[in-house]
Amino acid sequence: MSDDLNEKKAVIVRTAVRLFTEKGFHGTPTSFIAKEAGISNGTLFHYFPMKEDLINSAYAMAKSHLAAALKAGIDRESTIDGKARCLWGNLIRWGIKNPDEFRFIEQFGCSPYISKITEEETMNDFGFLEEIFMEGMRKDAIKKIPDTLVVEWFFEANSAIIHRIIEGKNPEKIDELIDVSFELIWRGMSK
Amino acid sequence: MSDDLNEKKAVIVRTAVRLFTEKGFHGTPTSFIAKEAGISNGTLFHYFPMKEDLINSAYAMAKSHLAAALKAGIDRESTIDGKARCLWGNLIRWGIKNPDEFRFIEQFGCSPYISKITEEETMNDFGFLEEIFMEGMRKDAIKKIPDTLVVEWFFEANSAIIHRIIEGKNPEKIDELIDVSFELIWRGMSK
Amino acid sequence: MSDDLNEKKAVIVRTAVRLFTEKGFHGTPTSFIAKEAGISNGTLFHYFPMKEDLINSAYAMAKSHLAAALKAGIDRESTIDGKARCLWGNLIRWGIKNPDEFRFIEQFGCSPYISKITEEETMNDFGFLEEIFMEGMRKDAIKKIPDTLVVEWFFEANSAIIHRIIEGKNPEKIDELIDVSFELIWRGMSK
Amino acid sequence: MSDDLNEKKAVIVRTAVRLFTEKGFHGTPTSFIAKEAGISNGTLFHYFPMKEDLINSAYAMAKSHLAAALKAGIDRESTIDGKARCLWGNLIRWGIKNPDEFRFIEQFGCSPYISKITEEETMNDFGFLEEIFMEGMRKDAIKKIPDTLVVEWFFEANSAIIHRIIEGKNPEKIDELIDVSFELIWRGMSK
DNA sequence: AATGAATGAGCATTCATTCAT
DNA sequence: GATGAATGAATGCTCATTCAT
Repeated sequence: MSDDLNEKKAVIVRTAVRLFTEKGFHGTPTSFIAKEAGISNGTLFHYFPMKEDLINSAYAMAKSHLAAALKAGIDRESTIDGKARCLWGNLIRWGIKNPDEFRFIEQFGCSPYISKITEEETMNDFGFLEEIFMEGMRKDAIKKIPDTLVVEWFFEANSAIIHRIIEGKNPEKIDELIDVSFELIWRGMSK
Repeated sequence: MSDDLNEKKAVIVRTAVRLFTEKGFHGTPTSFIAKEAGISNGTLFHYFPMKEDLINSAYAMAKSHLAAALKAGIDRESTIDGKARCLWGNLIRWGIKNPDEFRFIEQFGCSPYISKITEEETMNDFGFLEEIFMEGMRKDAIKKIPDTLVVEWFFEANSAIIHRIIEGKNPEKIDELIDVSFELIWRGMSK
Repeated sequence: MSDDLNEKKAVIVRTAVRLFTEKGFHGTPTSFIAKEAGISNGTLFHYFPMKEDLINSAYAMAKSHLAAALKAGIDRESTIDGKARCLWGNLIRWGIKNPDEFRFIEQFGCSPYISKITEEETMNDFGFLEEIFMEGMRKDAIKKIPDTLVVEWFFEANSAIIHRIIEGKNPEKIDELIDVSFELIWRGMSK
Repeated sequence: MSDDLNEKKAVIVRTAVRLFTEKGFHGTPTSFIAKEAGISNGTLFHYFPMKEDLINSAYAMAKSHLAAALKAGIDRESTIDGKARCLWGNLIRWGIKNPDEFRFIEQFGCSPYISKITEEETMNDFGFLEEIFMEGMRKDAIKKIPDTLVVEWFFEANSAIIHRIIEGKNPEKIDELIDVSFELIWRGMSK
């Protein structure tokens, strides 16, 4: 029962992610989300009393999916270089498989509709990233770059690659592109 | 007279850039744009018969400002390395000075409200960029990277820096940050 | 429940008939129709998504009321003369009792807002009229007059009478006026 | 100069007649009338300070044209029968030649936008009609029909014919239709 | 819990009218 | 006189939200 409930909420949120990404927050009526999710207008407000609740839930969901994908297969014993390469590939492959969530995070990461609380909660999932890069700096494997810049740099560059693939510019040769681009970013960052 | 007219249109567009960036397209009522621009609601529609016309004009304006800023001080005789360094700095400094236009381009570059025509028209201004990087590849100064990826890569990385500064993370030390980051990107890209 | 729903739609349509007749289609704001019908503006659009839907529904309703009124008491066995006299009286009495619907049909019968579909659907109800007059011609009781002209002639003349009474020129003596006018039209048409 | 002025006003009024007829009063923006008349928006308001002035002028013009057309060729010495036949033909031919003005009068004859004053002024032109029919009744050539009904009856029947022709149902055979229809109406009315 | 009718504030857009040039 | 930019009230329509069933 609780599962059904959660599943119903999940369907709504998934639908919202897709539609917000396609048409924007104000461009997507709640009635349309309800219709696409196969429920009634009233039911949507039963689960999410305000439209903003929806976008916050959507954001939290997408971010936690992203965090889980990033962590996959990271070997604690591996070198910094190995970890970074793994992250780089994880991120690109996740973005390609989940373009709606990827774009959603990009678009709404700075949105005023995402509450501070949601923002902070989701941040917790990403602490491990900073640790990895800090460790790299300590071990002199990565250049000393002002505190959080490393992470942002890594992610923005990564996004450039995902965009290309999502927009269909290099649909084949994905693995090759992952490797080539990793060399690009890594040669710049590493010592 | 013609100047007054153009100036009035310009005021409206500038206001729209700011508000669209802050609140989004659907989140910004035309009535609010008019009020902020100091004109009546009817006048706005006198100049821009549809709300979409406004966003297209805004996009065209921002892009042409950007193009002009990029070109400034590029020395034809300079090396690729010199040109790239100049572009890098131009871009960051322009973004910092014009955060509204910078964010506007980021947000609405992929927007369905920007018409194909506007998109194409604005693209013409940026041809010189590809030429610079192509020349770099021909002269073996830059790695051979799939066609347009170089430009996107360069820009996305640049954006990461602008974001930091706009969001106030490294407000001082801007020139230092420009240099440091250029090394990061360029060591990766150059041979 | 279904009755309530239909009743609500009916109230709206009746109100629209009256107001469109008084002030015209463009002269009647939907907000005013809603207020007069005792509902909110939004509710009106819940039932009639476009203003044009309202006028089409109104037209269909008025026409079907008219058709029903016309048929009342027509005796299949009666002579042409008897049938025509009955129609003549039915029409005038209906027009007097339902001046809003009568005027509405007159004003909007040729309106561009009435869709072809509505026009065709309502026409089906009036087939029996042509049959009556055609039968009259076959039986040599009515002059041979170019096809549909008979019906139009009969109706336009009838309207002249209704107008007089509605506008208060001969409020008493209605039955007398019906008889007198029938002689006028019938002596011209019949052989 | 005065002629130019009158001609300019006349152009505006003629344009208004056409557009009001096609799209209705509220359906025709003054700006559109101005454009079609080849003048600026402001100029229209110079000549007709309010939109209602335009419709009143248009009504007065159309009615005076109609009155003039009706009178043409009426022989004072002719019999009632001859005069009626002449009127009947004059009216139909005028309606066919000036469908815009004809429809305009039909549509706006009962409009609330036509002021009492305009209505009364135009009425003066039509006094001769009543005289003709009254004379007919006195001479026992026409049935005694309640006062003004005769005129209305005559006109409404006439309109039925004009409509048919304007709408293209009997485009040829116009003279024949005039004769046939006159017999229809006259046999009913005359003694 | 689920539905969908009802609400009314809000928005893009239109248009009669004014007025500076 | 002529122009057309400027105005702002008004209008068709949308949509988040409520609530009776």
